[in-house]
Amino acid sequence: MSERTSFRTIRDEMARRIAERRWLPGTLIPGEETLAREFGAARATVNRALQELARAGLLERRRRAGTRVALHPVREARFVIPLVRQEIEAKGAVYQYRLLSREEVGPPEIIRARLGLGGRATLINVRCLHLADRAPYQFEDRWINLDAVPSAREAEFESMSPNEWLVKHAPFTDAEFTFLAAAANADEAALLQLSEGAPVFVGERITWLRGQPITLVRMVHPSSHRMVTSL
Amino acid sequence: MSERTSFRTIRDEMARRIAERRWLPGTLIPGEETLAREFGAARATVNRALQELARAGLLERRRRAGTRVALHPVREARFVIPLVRQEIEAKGAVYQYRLLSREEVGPPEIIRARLGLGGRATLINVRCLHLADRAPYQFEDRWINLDAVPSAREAEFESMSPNEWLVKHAPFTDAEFTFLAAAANADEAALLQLSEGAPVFVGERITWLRGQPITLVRMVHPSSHRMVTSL
DNA sequence: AACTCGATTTTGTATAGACATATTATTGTA
DNA sequence: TACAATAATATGTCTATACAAAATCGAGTT
Repeated sequence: MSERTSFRTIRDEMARRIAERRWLPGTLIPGEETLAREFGAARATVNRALQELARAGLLERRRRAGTRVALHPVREARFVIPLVRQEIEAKGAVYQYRLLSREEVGPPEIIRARLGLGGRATLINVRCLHLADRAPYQFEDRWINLDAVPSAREAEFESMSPNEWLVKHAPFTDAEFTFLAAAANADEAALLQLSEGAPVFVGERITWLRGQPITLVRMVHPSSHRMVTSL
Repeated sequence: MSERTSFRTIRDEMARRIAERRWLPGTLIPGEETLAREFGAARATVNRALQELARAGLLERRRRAGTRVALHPVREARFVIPLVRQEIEAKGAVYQYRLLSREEVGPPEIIRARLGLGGRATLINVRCLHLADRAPYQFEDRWINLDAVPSAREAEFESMSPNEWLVKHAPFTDAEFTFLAAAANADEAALLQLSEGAPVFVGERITWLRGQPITLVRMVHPSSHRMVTSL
């Protein structure tokens, strides 16, 4: 007897009812107790199935009010954010890394503001290039907060990218990702072998360790870059 | 006897241990039984905490082998994909919708291929504009598969955007999202009040209902658009 | 009509115990 | 030694039960 009532079975069956419009958007669906009886499972099992569907945005649940099918399935897409090197190697391409510059500087006002730092903070600015099969893949422009990661002062970033170095040495608790389209400036255009003003796909990330800003990075891709996800 | 041990407490404490490097990347952490004893909780509670951290990419778990701290925290970012109207209204801006064209056509080869359709399929192409505070916000270019959604033949899309109409009338089970940067073509530039070749942020989405393609949409934003998420 | 406050209902979560399943370690065998 | 069968073990999941917490409902009050 393999077929034990799994929360997956229940989840999928309920997802099917929503997809087939047997449960219409906005309507109240039966309570956990009722569903548990219907599926012949414990309430905890049904609860797990319902919670997964709620997390996926298909259902909206509120105590006392019950569970209803989401009117506007505000579904969320999940994107995997890997290391550049892994991303490139996963495509079967040869990864190369080139350090462009590394400076210890008082940061521009704009960077300080975005990181919420005081005037006396010192940062390291690292600019480098990631290549896939010898073609420019990503230009990385990074600021590292030395107050948060003093050991970065000793890192050369000659052969290991700041990306990987930070993963190894500076854990974070919070992060903010931004994606946008922009026009390549002269610098970026030259490095990515594009013409100035060409569209580029930019990802920005700020990471914190319990409130203290660690690093801000701007990752610039040629417009051929695509960020894809399913579900 | 107030503070009952919550899986959140346990999860956060374990996340802290990882962040503080008390549990180093790659190392094996204690088993559920041990942790349960340490935290004074049931194994199921610890299990839930561990599963959440694994789902977040901080831990890797395998039966019999145990749980270890992820070497490369391939974290995933979750982006909320709302309806344009909701997105605009959430900013406190006034939403407006303008239908540009609506044609029932044999689709271009490129669209047919992307949807995996045969030669005899008929699609509706809808082009429309979403405005925020009277400024162009998103240009939507959509293809709807009439074989999958025959009732779309009757929809006028004069006052309700295909976006909302489909949410109401055509459920889906699978979706694929793509984001990229591109240069505005003449058409897009005019509609979004940009100059030709200006960078635009493009989102594409294909949805299916159990294998059958429903719709393909290309959503074009001016480059001021940002897609942001935390965690 | 508006408002307060408690009763009620529904989901949320903890627990102990049991069994399932994947995977590794070990033992036995050719 | 190589390989197959088997045992051991950590995680995965289900159950039944209990209580917690949020939100609504409704009664009673102003």
